[in-house]
Amino acid sequence: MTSLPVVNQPPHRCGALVDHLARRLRLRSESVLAPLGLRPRHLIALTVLRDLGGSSQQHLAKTLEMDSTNVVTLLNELETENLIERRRSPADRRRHLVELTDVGAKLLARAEFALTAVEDEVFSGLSAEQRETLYALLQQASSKTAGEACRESGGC
Amino acid sequence: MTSLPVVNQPPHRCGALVDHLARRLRLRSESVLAPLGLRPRHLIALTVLRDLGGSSQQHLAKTLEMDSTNVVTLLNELETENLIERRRSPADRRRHLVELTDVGAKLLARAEFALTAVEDEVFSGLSAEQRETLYALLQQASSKTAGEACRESGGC
DNA sequence: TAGATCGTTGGTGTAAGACAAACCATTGAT
DNA sequence: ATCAATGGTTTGTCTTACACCAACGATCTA
Repeated sequence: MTSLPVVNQPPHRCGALVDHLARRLRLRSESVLAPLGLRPRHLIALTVLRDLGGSSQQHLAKTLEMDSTNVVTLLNELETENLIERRRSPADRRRHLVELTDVGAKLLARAEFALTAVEDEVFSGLSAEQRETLYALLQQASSKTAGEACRESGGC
Repeated sequence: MTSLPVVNQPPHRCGALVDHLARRLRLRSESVLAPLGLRPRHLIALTVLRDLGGSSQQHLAKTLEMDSTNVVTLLNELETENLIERRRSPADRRRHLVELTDVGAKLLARAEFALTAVEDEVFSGLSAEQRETLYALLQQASSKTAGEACRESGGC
């Protein structure tokens, strides 16, 4: 057997790196988000909701991979702040369709703007172009899996 | 003022995306890591130690952005399993130099191998090449900031 | 010698989040 | 019409990861 090309080295694992970066981002985000009355988990939920353009709660739970009872309390918090809206699905009145309100969308935008400095700092090792690439990859990775959660729950 | 090119759209924020992906990875990793006696935080610490090739504890605390007292307990856990080693710095005998042991390096390698399936699943939306790009970007982002922590603490 | 620094121990408090049980409204199948 | 299954909700318990504080010994530096 002739020796193979460069291939056989162990593939790189992103897990720990992602975790590590997430921590750095989260720590800084907390203080920036606090004045807006948000916590990191709120931001994740709002972001996912925006990207999904609305969702049933069960679908949301699957996407966030959170226990559904905890999703309820998370959404309660967001709803009392008028950031999201629960409407009954006309097709199946047991379902709640969750959507961003205008207030929620605007607050999310403000939050993201406020996070500029944080990301500039944490991603200071990357050029603007590299950051854009990173964003695209992350988006692609998470929307793929979101799509699967979607199919599973028959949602969307 | 003539209108500017494509530029002025709000830049994308990776924070929530990173957080979200980190969660997905962490949830799955826990069950894979458990049989090896590891938790996600252990993996992060081991990974950072490998990438740094050893470090003082204070420097490690800065890199991980963890409270130093919590770093102590984390290292205690790793040390009782013989995964890391604390040696006194000859230059400053107050300092502990922390390094991976052979056992630790091997376990880390085994852990990463065991995580293959997890990453394959979570990153199923990306091609092998894209995953490699992602890894490179993450590595670059986190090593840059690690370098800053290093300078701050006069370490390395 | 005095004061700062590194690591360590022990203790407290908070928040995320998993999990379980019981409930209502609604659906869909028989 | 009945009954099981489903989506959401409430409540309550338990664990874990942390941050934070105070005090200490060893060591370095001035």
